[in-house]
This record gives sequence, C-alpha cells and structure tokens, in this order.
Amino acid sequence: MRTPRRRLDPADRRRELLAAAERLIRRRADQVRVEDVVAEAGAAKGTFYLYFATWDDLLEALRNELFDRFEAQAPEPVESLDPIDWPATLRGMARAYIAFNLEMEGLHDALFHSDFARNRPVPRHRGGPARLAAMIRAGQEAGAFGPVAPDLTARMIFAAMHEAADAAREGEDLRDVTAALDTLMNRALTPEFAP
Amino acid sequence: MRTPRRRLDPADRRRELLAAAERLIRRRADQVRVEDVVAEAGAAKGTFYLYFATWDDLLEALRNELFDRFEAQAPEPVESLDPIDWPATLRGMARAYIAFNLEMEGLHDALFHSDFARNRPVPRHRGGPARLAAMIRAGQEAGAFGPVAPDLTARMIFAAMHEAADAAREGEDLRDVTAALDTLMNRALTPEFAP
Amino acid sequence: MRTPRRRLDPADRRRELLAAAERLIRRRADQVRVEDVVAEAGAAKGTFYLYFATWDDLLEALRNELFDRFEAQAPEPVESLDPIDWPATLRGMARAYIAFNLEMEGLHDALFHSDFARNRPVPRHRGGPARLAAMIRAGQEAGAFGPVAPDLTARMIFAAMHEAADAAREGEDLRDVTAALDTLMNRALTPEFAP
Amino acid sequence: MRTPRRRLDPADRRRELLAAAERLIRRRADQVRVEDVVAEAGAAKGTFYLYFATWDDLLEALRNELFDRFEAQAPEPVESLDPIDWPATLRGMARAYIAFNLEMEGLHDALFHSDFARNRPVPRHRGGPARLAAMIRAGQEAGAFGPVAPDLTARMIFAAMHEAADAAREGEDLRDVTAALDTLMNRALTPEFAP
DNA sequence: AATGAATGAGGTTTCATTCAT
DNA sequence: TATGAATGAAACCTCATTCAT
Repeated sequence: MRTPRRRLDPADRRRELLAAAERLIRRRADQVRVEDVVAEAGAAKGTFYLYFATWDDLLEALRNELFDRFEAQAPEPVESLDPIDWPATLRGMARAYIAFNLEMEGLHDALFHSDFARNRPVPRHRGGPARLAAMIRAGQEAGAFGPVAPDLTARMIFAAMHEAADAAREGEDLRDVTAALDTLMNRALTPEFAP
Repeated sequence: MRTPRRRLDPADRRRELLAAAERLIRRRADQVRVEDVVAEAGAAKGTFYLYFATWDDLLEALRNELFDRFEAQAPEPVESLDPIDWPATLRGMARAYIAFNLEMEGLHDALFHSDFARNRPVPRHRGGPARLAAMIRAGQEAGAFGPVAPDLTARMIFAAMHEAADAAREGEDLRDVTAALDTLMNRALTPEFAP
Repeated sequence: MRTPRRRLDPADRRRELLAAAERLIRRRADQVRVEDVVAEAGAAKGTFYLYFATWDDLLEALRNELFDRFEAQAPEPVESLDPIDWPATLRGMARAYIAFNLEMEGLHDALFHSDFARNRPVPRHRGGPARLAAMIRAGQEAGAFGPVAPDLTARMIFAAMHEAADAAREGEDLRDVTAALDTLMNRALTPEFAP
Repeated sequence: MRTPRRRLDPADRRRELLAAAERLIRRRADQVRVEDVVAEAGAAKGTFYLYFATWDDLLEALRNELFDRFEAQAPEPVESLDPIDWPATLRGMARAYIAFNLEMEGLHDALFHSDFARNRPVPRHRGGPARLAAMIRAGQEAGAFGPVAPDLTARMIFAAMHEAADAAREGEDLRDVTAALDTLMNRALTPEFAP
C-alpha cells in the first residue's frame, strides 16, 4: 500500500511541516522527532530534509516565525498624535505578551531554554527586551517614566512579564496576575518617586 | 582485575559522583553523559546506578544540593532584635542570589529549563520565590513595604533577579546591574507610593 | 516554469550527461551522486533517468566510451608495409596506455575496481589485454618475440603497464617509469633468451 | 525474547567481529554492513562500536591482520647459508602470494581498491612490493639478477603476480599461470641478458 | 560494593529512483 | 522531452541502562 504522493508548492510544504512541528512541540516539547513531524504533516521522512538541513534549522525557522507573528500582532505602539499614555501603552504590551506567551505552551522552553537555544542564541534585535527598552526611553523623554536604566530595567521587566505568564499558566487567576504585573510596572517606572 | 577497586564509604562515593556531575554540567550541560561522570569521578559505569536509579535522579539530587547550599549561605535574615531594615535585607538577598547564580554557570538551564525540569518541577517550598514572598510579607507587617501582592510580586522580582544575573554573566557591569535591580526592588516595594 | 527547459537532441543530452559524470568522477569517484551529475550538466534529476535506467548504466556507458576513445587514439599499429618493428610498436602502445591512464585519474578505480566492476565485468574482447595478446602473437609470428604464452603474458604485461602508470601518478619520474617498463617488456619478450 | 548476553574477553570479542567481517566480505564485499557483521558474530549493534569507531576502522584492522598473516606464512626467505638460489626464492614468493591472493576472494578489492583504500592508503612499509624490491636488490648483489631498477621493477612484477592470481581465480589453469609468471620473472631478472 | 562489557531502542541523515505535472 | 518535489529503504551512530562476574 503505497501512500499516494502529495505534490505541493514548496512554500506550502514548508508551511505544513512548520505547522506540524509547532503543533507537536506545543504539546510535548521533548519526544518530538523528525519522524513525528512528517507523520503529522503527511509527508515522508526524506521530505523533511528537503526543507530543513537539521532539526535545529527547523527550530530556528519556528522561532523566527513566532517573532514575526508576535510583532505582527503587537504592532509598534506609537504612531499617535495626542500625548501618548505611556503607562497604558506599556500595559497593553504586557497584556499582549502574556497572551502570546500563554498561547505558546511547550514552545517557550523548547525555543528559549533548550540546547538549541544555547547553540543558537536569539539575535539581539529580535525579542521583547529591545522593544521594551525603546518604549521606556520614549516614555522617559515624554516625562512619563522615571530615571531608571532603560536597558537593564527593560530586561528585568520583561523577565517579570514572562514570569507572570508562567504564573497564569500554572493556574493563578489571570486578573490577579495582570494586576500584580501592572502594579509592578507602574511602580518601577513612575516618575513620581525618587528614592 | 585491571583497575583496582576503590571501595568507598557509600556517602563519599555518592558525593564524588555528584561533584563530578556538577563540575561537568557547569561546563557544558548538553554533552554530559553518564560515561563522562563516572570517568571524572574515577568510578565504573555500573557504580553510577548503585547510587542513582536514573540520570534524572542525579539531576534531582544535584538540584536539592544546590538549594541546600544556597540556603546555608544566605541564611534566614531575621533573628534580629532591633527594627529590621527590610529593604537592606532584601538587597542582601538579591546580592547573594546573583552571586550564587553567577557561580552556577551551565547548571541553571540544565536544572531549571530542561526536559528534566519539566518532568520534575521544583517542589513549592524550595526555591527562592517562597523565601522572597515570606520576606515581603514580613516587611509589609513591619510597614516597610507597600501593599503589593506578596506571592506574585515575589515571583516577578525573583525573575528580575535572575535576569539581572544573566545580564551580569553576559558582560554587563555588575555594579550597574546591581544598582538597576536595587532601584527596581526599591520602587516595587516602597510604602511611600500608592498609585 | 522556473528554469526554462532546454530541449536538446537526445544524443546531445546524453553526451552532456556523460561528460558531466566523467568530469566529476575524475575528481572524486566516491561522492558523485546523480544529483551532482545533473547539476553539472544543467539538467533536472528526472532527466537523468530518461537516458540511463540506473546509475550503473551510466558507468557502463562511460566505460564503453573510454574504450572507444582509447582505441581511436591508439590505433591498430599495423597498416605498415616494411617489416614492422614490433618492440617499438609495443613501446608505443605502452606509452599511449600510460598517457591515457594518467589522464583517467579517478575514473580507473571507479570503472574497474568498484562494486560496479564486480557486477558488470568488462567484456572479454574490449580492454587492453586482448589487443596486447594479439600484438604478441603477431610479433611472435614475425620472429620478433620469444615463445611465451601470449594471453597470460599479455595480461601480466598489461598489469605492469598499469602499475607503471600508477607509479608515475604517485610522483615517480615519468622517464624512469617508462624506461623500467621498456626494460621489463623487452626482457619479457625478447627472442634472444631461452631459459 | 531477549538474547542472552555473551560476555567475552575484549580481545576475543574483537577477534570474533573481525572474523565475522572477514567471512562476509569474502563472500560479497559490497552489501556487508555493520548489521550483518554483528549478526554473524552474535553480538548487538552497539557492541560493534565498542571495538571499531567506524566501518573503515574495521577494514583497516582487517587489512593489517591480513598483512600479518601473509608475513607470518611467507617468512623472510633468507636465513640460509649456502649461496641462495635467488630465482627459486622468488618463485617461492610468487607461489605464496598467488595462493594467498586466491584465498582472499572478495577481500582484495574491498581492501585495496575501494573508497576505503583511497582514503587510507597502505603504509609504504607493509605490502609486497617493498619485500620484493629488497629481494631483487639482494639477488643483484649476489649476481643472480640483472641490472634493472629494483623498486619500479618490483612494483611491476608484483602487479604481474597479482594479475596472475586473478587469472587463476577466473579459471585459467593454475599450472599454466604459474609457468607463465615464472617465465616472465625469469626473463625480467636474468643476468644473462643485456639489451 | 564495584566493575565494565553488552545491549538495543532511538534518532539522524543520505540518496537512488519514481512520478505527477 | 523535461522537470523537480516526493518517496522510503537503508545505513550510521549514540548512550541510558542492564547484568554477569
């Protein structure tokens, strides 16, 4: 019983493989093998290697896609005319990030804390902290944020966001989590406080 | 009888294996195999399994040891008589944690973000966030910290500490990092600010 | 229609494929794959199989072509009128063979000592030994060569030629090699010696 | 149904694997895979890699063993007291080599004309030509052989021996082959002929 | 208590050949 | 006649774990 061939446009086939991998890794990051991916995608083993030279290349493609997707959904917040409400913008970003992260499930560790992540670090310019730092700087210029170190504070707040998302995933009430994060960010950046 | 057997007190043997594993994992978490550990420890392969039923059991033992060690070195801050300076205590803990984390090198991801970590989550009561939450509660009762949600805030601040340590490891100046973290914690917990 | 199709006269296409294969195998007999050949020939993978049913068929075609080419360039030595100088004729053939063999590079083993060679032996009538044996017989009839067993001696002298070519390829001085071969052949066939 | 373990002394296990490989390669040099060898040797796949890092390492070990074996069976020819009969000694070596080569079957090409052979050439000092050249030199000093170039002539005569063995394997009568080779060697080396 | 040879499931990657277009 | 995406049977190699000694 031969499997009938499904001839696809290469771009489509690639998409299917990526999608299949994403679906599986979400569920159980470990234990996903090339074999599983092609089975899920309805392709043959060799087909995988037509599109990705190694397993890590697939992961890299997946990571890039996630970045693209996040950037598409949480677009540059500015573009406004009236004085921007920076704290609100920040809160918006936090919500978007938490939602995105919650939705990532198993992908996160597989892409950001695996051997893969160690071997292929995220390029500096991608990733949330850079965006967040830019936002802090802009807010500071507008007088909406206090005089904190933008880059390091951005990294730490981003880590806090990430942790908040984890907490939500582990069962904490999402409103509590969001409120606590809002409080933390508000306090961390308010211009009304100078220690 | 090629290699003479080294008969050891079981506790010593176990310690040697753990120490060997720690040394190797620090260096390169992936790529460490049972074989390497026993070679480093001067034992035979089978001996490993007299002390650890599986590889993950070794990791768990290692994680526990790290917790013990951290708790031993960063002792409960209280025990004092005069009014405690809570912010200072917190800063002390942060410094201790950063130092500890910096010194962990490859251990961190191997123990906290690997497949192992997913399969065997850290027991609630161990780990920094629990201690930190306790500290926040105590500080709040003493009027030294503002009215934030203790557990969630503890988690987020802990994540920030962790990120700070990462930043230091990646080359950021340790004083800058510590200062930024102090600022963040101070702002996040100060009682003088109510949004 | 990405690549424009190159419609060729079948004979031309076949020639191109053969030439491409020859070029590549010369360089590195192992490691040459169908994929490489079609790339080198500017054709698509499937096209290969329109001209050669299997990879071994290509090799066989290549081997035949080499035989043809050798026979064309080292033409039947006779055609003469005066008494033929048989030893000189033999030396001429040896020189031609060495030159040819030197020029074959990686082709030799790929065509004569590979799994392919085992599965498809050279037809008796092709190949140097047969020609050489004929020459020895003719020379014997003319009284120019001694009474040695023509077929076996031809095989062995041919092997010696081949070895001489190898020696030259490995860096021995071509004149030394040729001289040693001439001496061997002269001694092996001289009529002036009967043990 | 587990296969019961056969625990062997490492040297014995290695011998068994080599012997199994030799048996199979003799029969059909291509088509022999690690899997076949371990099956023939009654071992598990992983066991192979305990003894040979790669397939080519096995082939190299096999080649070395063959050399050893040949040298053991065709010992240094000298050791004599009276004037040595050099031609007879040479004929003896030729017979030994033919016998050995005939007995090698599929091993020859696998070890001397495969990709393996190209990647790991025979060390100069092993192999027949070196021994043969030494013999020619000794014979020349004793006045038993004519003034031919020893090294190149040795190579060519060795190739002739090899071809003679091939002829015998292909069905030529062994006595004819031996006689033709004797004649060739006698003529090639006789001191009574100077062209 | 200790050893280290042996196991074998698991995973990756390659490439001749097929076949839908 | 030509294309090139797709196939899937090999083959290789690794390493946690077992077990006979």
